[in-house]
Amino acid sequence: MSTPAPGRATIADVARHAGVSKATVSRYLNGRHQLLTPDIAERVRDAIESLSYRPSPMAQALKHGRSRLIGLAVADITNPFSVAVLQGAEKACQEAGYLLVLFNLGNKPGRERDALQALTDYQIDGLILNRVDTRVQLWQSAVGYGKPIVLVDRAQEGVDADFVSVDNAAVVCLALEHLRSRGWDEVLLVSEPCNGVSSRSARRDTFIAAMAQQAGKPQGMRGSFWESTTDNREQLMQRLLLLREQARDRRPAVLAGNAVATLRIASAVQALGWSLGREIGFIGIDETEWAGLIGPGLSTIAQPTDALGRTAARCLIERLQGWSGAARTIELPGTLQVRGSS
Amino acid sequence: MSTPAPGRATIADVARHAGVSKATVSRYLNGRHQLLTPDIAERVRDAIESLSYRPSPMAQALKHGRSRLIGLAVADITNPFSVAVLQGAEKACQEAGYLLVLFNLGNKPGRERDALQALTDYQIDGLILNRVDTRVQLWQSAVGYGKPIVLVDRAQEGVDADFVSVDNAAVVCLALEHLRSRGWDEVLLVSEPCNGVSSRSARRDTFIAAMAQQAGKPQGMRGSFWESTTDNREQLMQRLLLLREQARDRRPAVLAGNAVATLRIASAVQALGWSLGREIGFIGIDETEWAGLIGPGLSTIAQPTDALGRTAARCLIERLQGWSGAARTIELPGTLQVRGSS
DNA sequence: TTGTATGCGTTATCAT
DNA sequence: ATGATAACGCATACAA
Repeated sequence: MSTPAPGRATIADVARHAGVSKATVSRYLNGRHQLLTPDIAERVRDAIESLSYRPSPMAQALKHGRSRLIGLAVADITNPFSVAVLQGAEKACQEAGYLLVLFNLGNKPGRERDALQALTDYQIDGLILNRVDTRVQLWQSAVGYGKPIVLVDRAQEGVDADFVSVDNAAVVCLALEHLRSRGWDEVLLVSEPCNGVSSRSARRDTFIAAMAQQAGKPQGMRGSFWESTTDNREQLMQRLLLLREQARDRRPAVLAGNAVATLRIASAVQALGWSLGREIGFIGIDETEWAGLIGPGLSTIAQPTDALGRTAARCLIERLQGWSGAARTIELPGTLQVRGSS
Repeated sequence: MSTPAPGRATIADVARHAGVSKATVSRYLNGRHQLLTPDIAERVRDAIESLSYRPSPMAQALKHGRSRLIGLAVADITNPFSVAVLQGAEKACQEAGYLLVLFNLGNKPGRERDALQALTDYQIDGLILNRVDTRVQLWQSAVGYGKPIVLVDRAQEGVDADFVSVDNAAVVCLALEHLRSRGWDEVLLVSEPCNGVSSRSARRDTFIAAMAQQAGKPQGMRGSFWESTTDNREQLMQRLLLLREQARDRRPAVLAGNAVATLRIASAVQALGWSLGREIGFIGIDETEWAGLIGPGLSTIAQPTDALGRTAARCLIERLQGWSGAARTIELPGTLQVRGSS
């Protein structure tokens, strides 16, 4: 029970091998090459080389509290958006020499506390957090212990943390302008339940505001909002039928709030025997690899997922490296991808 | 630079608070409750409670070499299959009190060595590994240092490690039997390049063997094989045209080796203006959330992804808990999902 | 049954 | 410029 990593050289081995003290080796490793006699430096370098020594992050962590581990807590790993962000974050971490510890919250608010707890136990340096429900209080251990946190996609009021997200207002406007330009003027926004998820409510709110503004205009669009859940597929179909009836001389279209909603809508439309872009127009937030293959192709607004992940990681790493400015809000633009459905 | 986690209680704090020694607290924590005087035990419990003390996994790791961290190195996080497996693994780890450290190899064999290196540096207890290329030698540091490894989806000859995967032979047979039963008798297997990926070659080999066997029969099927890459989309279309011509009085179908191939095939078929299940039959390995929404619905064979991840994690955890039997090979069955395309 | 002392691999604070 | 030594938080061999 004594040799944690059998065969692994320690700093003491290197010191002995080079005929110097541990302190010297440590200094060499910490970039103070210049302050060492060239002769000694060389001997240390050789010893490190020939023993293929690598410092133990664990021991370092114990010593000065920095583990070079970054935590990523994601609301639901099932969601392609989460994975896309994860991808970008992992890349940035890797580049900066950090390891990524993953925690899936499975959409259960209760798990959030456990996750943060576990992460602080491990002396994780900082956190990229995709909150499950921004209404419940952010568990204070992490931020309380002074670990930096950056929020992704879902903002949290009253928390002093960086926030990176797509520009939801712009995304919704982009979608609506596109629909209008193509003559779709009766639009239904289908979203997953807002339930304190800030990105969803942001999209809903700007949608409603935009529609209110349209109400004044001569050829203005008309809009309505609908929350879709796992088990109200039937009602969604009803809602679509209704939308088409109410449209009268208007052209009905649906705007999906995210990829999950897109899936549900596509499924309902299929069940109705309709074709997207024909009986009903469509555009969805979130680009996917399969968007082009459904029906006539699904128009989408792509989130810059990779950039979101990278940016989040970079923000965090900046702070870990000592930068301490005020909390930033970074909003990246989405990109319109026009296909047959609109 | 002294307080790693300001405000966090240490075992010494608990000891002081309870008026006992650190050793006693440590014993209490390590399940030796019974050997303690009830009185003392209670005082320790109270102290832990009121200080909300939690042991530091880092310090423990440094002491006895076990970090309660499990590494997951995945060939390509972009692949939905990887993510699905990841999901299962994360769940199992979470349940067993392990944290998951993620490493994306991005399909670059070179990164594999870096990943294993990083993981051993961190004294990660064990590894779930989805190799990029099983032809190149498995970097020995991890296995050499006695860390257990379990291989997922991609086997490695000559390595003493557990291996968990879907039963590829059975999956291919299942697909072929289904196609035959529906009268599709000229089938093309479209796969990503095998390139030393054992699961792909396994599928190809059993396909070829099955076809060879069919060659003898009266109403036997006929088969061919094609490797699809990112940039031979044109050729794929040619190949499909050719397939249909050659079929003559036969009914042509294509079998996708995985979800990536499915995407490429669907795209090519769309570009040809064909409809799956009409001009050409289709079944694909890997179930996806969008399979039902493309054309008439894509028939698939679902891999038990969640079980694969969980099983892999469980195997690893078993070994971490001391079990040391011979290396196991666990093959789970796939499930046929029939839709319109076949 | 409990306490004391030592070491895990580092880094930092003293001396030298 | 370099070396001895004391922590970091925990677990254990040994002593009591």
